[in-house]
Amino acid sequence: MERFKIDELTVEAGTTFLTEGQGSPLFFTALQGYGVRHKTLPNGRRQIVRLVFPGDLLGLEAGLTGRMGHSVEARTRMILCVFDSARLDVVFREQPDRARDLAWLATAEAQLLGDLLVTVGQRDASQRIAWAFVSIRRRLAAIGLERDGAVPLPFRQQDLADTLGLSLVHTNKTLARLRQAGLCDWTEGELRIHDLPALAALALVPLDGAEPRPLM
Amino acid sequence: MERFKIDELTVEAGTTFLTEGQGSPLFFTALQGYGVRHKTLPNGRRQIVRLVFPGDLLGLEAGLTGRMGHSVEARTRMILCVFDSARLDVVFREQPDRARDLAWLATAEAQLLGDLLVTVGQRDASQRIAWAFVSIRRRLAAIGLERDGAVPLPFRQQDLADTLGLSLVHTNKTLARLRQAGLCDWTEGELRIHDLPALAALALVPLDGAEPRPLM
DNA sequence: CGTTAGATTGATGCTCATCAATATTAGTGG
DNA sequence: CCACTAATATTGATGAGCATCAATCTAACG
Repeated sequence: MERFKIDELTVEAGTTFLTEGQGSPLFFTALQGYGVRHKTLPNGRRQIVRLVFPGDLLGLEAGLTGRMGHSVEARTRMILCVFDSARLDVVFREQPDRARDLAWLATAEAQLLGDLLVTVGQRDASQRIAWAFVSIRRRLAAIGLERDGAVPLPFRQQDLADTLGLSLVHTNKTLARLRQAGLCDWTEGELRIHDLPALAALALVPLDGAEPRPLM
Repeated sequence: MERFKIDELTVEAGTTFLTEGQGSPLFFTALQGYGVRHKTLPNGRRQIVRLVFPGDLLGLEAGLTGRMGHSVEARTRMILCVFDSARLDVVFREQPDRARDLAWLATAEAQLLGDLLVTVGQRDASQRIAWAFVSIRRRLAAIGLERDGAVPLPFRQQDLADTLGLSLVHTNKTLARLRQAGLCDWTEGELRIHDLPALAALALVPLDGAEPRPLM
């Protein structure tokens, strides 16, 4: 992929660098920093579709389908690796393995969205948050961002609420209950899970080591 | 794609022919009939991830990632076109355009899942049902299944409830309200929309002709 | 030290889940 | 041809979970 890299780009926290409904001549990889991918309804309600962590590929769908299904907004300063959407054709013609990786990525993406959909549709508030924390910890641990049992999580409570289809207030109260129960503690941009088995059980996810689902 | 077709297969209503967590040496196109794609939680709660209509591609992810993220179950008798997952490699190596189509498909799939996620996360019960009906009518109309302003919809209310993250009872009562309001009528496996603009407005979707989203 | 963004907490009530019963329809076997 | 059963749809009653409103609190910052 490196030979297709055009540039490196730094965006500040708060910047929306891909917009729902629009196309984009570029797509990106997040090298550093955190962000959110979200969709907004005409009434202003917002659904976060995925938290963006270092390593995530962003905007591929604009290259493939011509327009973004969601916006992408930086939550911290982010460093992006920039690619040229127009050169996707070359990849498909000349690099079948890479092409297949892209298809794999798109498919994995759909699976992960499905997981979130199950959560929002079928789990109650504390299960949703427990599920989110277990998933987040696993993702971040997989890219080596776990230190002393804590992972960075520089988002606002509102972001978690918008991810899980909960109100800010109820999210806050549920977080407090999980904290008081000694299960986990998300403060100052860091997530600490004190009792992973209990949290996983609450979230109704098998905790086994065999990861059946692609991580990225 | 036709040169990769292995066989044609008929499955009866109620048959699960792809299973969550398992791989599959085959993938399919639905030629006729209706089904659901769903994920199940350990506590038995079920989330339908997508209604299956004629023309839908099924099980591609098993070919690409090695395992299904959801199960697929027939709701009516279905006729399936059968393909060989192992030959996907050949497609990627020898048919870049087809390969790109597959990647496009996987991406479109993710966008559609995102739309459903927004609905489940951010819309209330009547908005969810209105949104579902508008989306369903558009999909089925696009494949020529609209007759006299009605489209076939041979599912149970429980299926719609599981799609939208609602209880069966509440779904039933909300359907009754929409019917009494003269907006739409879903009975005997047929969906009739009497007031599309009103339904679309309720669902918070722009009704314009310009379809910005892939339909399949 | 005023201002602002985010976190926290309490009060209120609506939406929706759950429980329970009945209705309807189709299919089955006596 | 008529119970009998099973599956789905319908309707009412109850209450819990969560949204919403409204303050207050904290910390960072100019």
